[in-house]
Amino acid sequence: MRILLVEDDATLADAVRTHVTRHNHAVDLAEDKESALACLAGVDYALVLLDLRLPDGSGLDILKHIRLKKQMIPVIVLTAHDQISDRIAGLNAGADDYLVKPFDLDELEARIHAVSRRYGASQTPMVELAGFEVYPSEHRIEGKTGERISLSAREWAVLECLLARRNSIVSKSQIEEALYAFGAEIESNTVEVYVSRLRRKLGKEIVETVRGIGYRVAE
Amino acid sequence: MRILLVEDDATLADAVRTHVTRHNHAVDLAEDKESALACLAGVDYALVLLDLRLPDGSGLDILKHIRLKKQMIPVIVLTAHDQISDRIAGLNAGADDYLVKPFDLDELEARIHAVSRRYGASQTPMVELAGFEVYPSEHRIEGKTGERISLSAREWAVLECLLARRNSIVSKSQIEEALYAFGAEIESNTVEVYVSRLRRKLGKEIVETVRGIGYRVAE
DNA sequence: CCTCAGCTGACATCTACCTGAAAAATGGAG
DNA sequence: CTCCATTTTTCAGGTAGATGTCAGCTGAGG
Repeated sequence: MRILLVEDDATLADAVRTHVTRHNHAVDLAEDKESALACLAGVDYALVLLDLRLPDGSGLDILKHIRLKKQMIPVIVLTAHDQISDRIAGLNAGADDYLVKPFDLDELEARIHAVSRRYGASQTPMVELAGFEVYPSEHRIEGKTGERISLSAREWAVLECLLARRNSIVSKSQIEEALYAFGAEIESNTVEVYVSRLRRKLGKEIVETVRGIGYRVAE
Repeated sequence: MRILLVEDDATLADAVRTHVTRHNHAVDLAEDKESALACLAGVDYALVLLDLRLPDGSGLDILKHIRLKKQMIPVIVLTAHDQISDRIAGLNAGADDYLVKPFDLDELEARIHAVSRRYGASQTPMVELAGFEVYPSEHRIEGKTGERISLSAREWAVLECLLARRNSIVSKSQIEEALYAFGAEIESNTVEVYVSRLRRKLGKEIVETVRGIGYRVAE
């Protein structure tokens, strides 16, 4: 399992690296935002350990970048004890978990385990959907004839949310929560708009409307 | 959503209970291992909040018991700040998340939401009704030949109300109360109308009229 | 035969939902 | 930084379906 560690404190980074390496993970170290983004672009990591306080700007940018690209990488945020706002910001921006420094290295390992297991369970190689082939892990969807269909980040998010609860109805508010993790109030018919766009791209029958309740993806 | 809270500290338990109740969850409180196991045996909980440090032995046993029974109940562990080893043990034993005391009650609510959503739609109990298959959790009803029948929100509400008190007679006023939560006076024969609509969609024999008393759903 | 609780078709709203387009925000290139 | 392309959000008009009401009908029970 390949892990990206984003941390500017050399001492801590070293300790984490050796400990995590001992548990059979490969660790790449990035000390600033730039090299972190470079690593993320080039390598397919299974998990990211992210210090939000970096010298060249908030590590929050990195987290946002990952979530914007809709990479399904679990992210664990590392924050100092007094930076509660960071913790909240991290969770809001889509972090999967956080650890408060100084943390116990065994706990770090346990969390890595828990978080990646959480992701692993939901990872499906390919899903068939109304004649389309959906590859969630690669953010790719193809039609019967093999043509690729490109979806924007939000469109993907909605589709994934619907697929996650196949054959049950997903309410608009559930979709909203999936789109805008905590905070970030939305006050328009955004969900409807994205359902509409999905239907335009993938066909009307892809999503069924259950009036007054929500939506359900096709069988 | 029914939650089991396992916590021996009365003050904390009370605070959690009132806060969580306010968010429309039903909360049962167990103060020791014994009563916790008794509750788990008798009731089908949607989530468990578990304090690992109980007077009569580690709450870890409870967690292990749940996982051993292969019950798919999400478990959130509550630990004191200095009990790091508990947290690790909890995560390893299959806890879905943990919170460090003292925790923010809003954060608790957020985590409850996140964890239970991760578990997604719980099991799907199917009810048979006069040749139809009714899936209440999915808002879905199918005929013998597998054809789907679509019901509007109100129609569902009436059907659910009748099914909830199967083999006893449900009065019109009971149905009204179920449809129009408090206030919202109704001035016409709405219930009759919806029974009529149900009959048209599902067949006359689906609901039996008990003149002067109310309705009874078919066997 | 009469009465009255219940049934049901019709209809006038009302509301949820759809969708095209404009406005705002975002990200990347030059 | 500025400009352009794309995505995201908002808005408004239109539509189909859901809802509540009523009036006339039906049939059970006296």
